[in-house]
Amino acid sequence: MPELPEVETTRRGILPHIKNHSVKQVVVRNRQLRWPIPASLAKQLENEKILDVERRGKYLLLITARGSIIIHLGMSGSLRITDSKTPAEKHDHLDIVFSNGNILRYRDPRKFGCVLWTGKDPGQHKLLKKLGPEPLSDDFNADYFVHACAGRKQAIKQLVMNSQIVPGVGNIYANEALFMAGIHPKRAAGKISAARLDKLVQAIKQVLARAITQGGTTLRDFTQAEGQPGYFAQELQVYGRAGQACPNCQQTIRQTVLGQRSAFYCAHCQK
DNA sequence: AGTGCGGCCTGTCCGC
DNA sequence: TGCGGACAGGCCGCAC
Repeated sequence: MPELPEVETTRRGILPHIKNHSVKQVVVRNRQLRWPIPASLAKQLENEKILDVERRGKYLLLITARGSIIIHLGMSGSLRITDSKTPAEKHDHLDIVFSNGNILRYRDPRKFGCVLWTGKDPGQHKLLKKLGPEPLSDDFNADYFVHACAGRKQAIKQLVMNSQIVPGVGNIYANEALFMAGIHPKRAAGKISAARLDKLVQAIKQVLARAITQGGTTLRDFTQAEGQPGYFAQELQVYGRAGQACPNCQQTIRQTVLGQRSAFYCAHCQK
C-alpha cells in the first residue's frame, strides 16, 4: 500500500498524538508478520516516552531513550490513532497504548510489514543500513543518480524502485515520475543521458512532494491516521490508467509487466 | 557485483 | 451465487 508520501502522511498524522507520551501497555494479538514482532517489545517499551517519530524511506522510527521501534507497513499496513472504545478488528495485530489513553494501532491484512526493536542507532540496522539517500534531500541529486545509473543494464523503472538507489519510490510514483520525465520505463538505466536523468531526479522529488501535500494516494484502503483519504489519486497521470488517453498526447496508455510489477506508460511521450 | 525471481499473506475483482 | 485465477501500494534472500 504505502509509498513514501503515504508513510510521511502517516508520520505527520501520528506524531502529535504520541510524541512526548509514555507507553502504558503493549498488546500483541499476532506477532507473525514478515518477521515476528519481538517478544521483548513490551518490556522494552514499558513506561518509555516516545521522543520523536522519524521516517527513513518507507520505514517509520519511533524513537525512545532506550532504542527505537522500526515499523514498515509493507503492502497493506496502516497505523491509526484510536482509543479503547474502538474494538480491534480482524487484522489489527498490535496496539501501543499510551498513558493519556491514545492507542497507536497497527493493522496489516497481508502481513508483509514488520514491527521491530533496535537498541542501537536505527540507521545501522540491517534493514536501513543500505538505503540510498532520501529522495527529498539534497543528497539525492543528478550527480549521485547519474553515477548510480552508470553501466547499469537494468530497466530504469527497476532502479527507481530499488531502495538501495533511492528509497521510498514504489510502483505508483515510479510510473508517474517516469511519465513526467518522458522516459520509457524499460529503457536501460545506463543508456540515458545525464540531462534526462536530471529531469527524472526532479520529477521524483516533485511527484513525492506533491503527493505529500495531498495526503498521499488512496486507491483502495489507504487513509490518514485519523481516517481521511489521500487526494493524490485524482492527479495520477498514468498509474492505473491503461487503455485511457494520455493527458499529454491523447494516445492510449499502455500497461506491461516489468520485474513482476505493472508498468504504465505512454509510448508516444516516453522514449 | 549485478540481475532475476520465488515467496511471504489476505482481500478483491473478473470471467465463467 | 460459487469458484478459480489474476492481481494488488513491498522487498528480502537466494541462485546464477
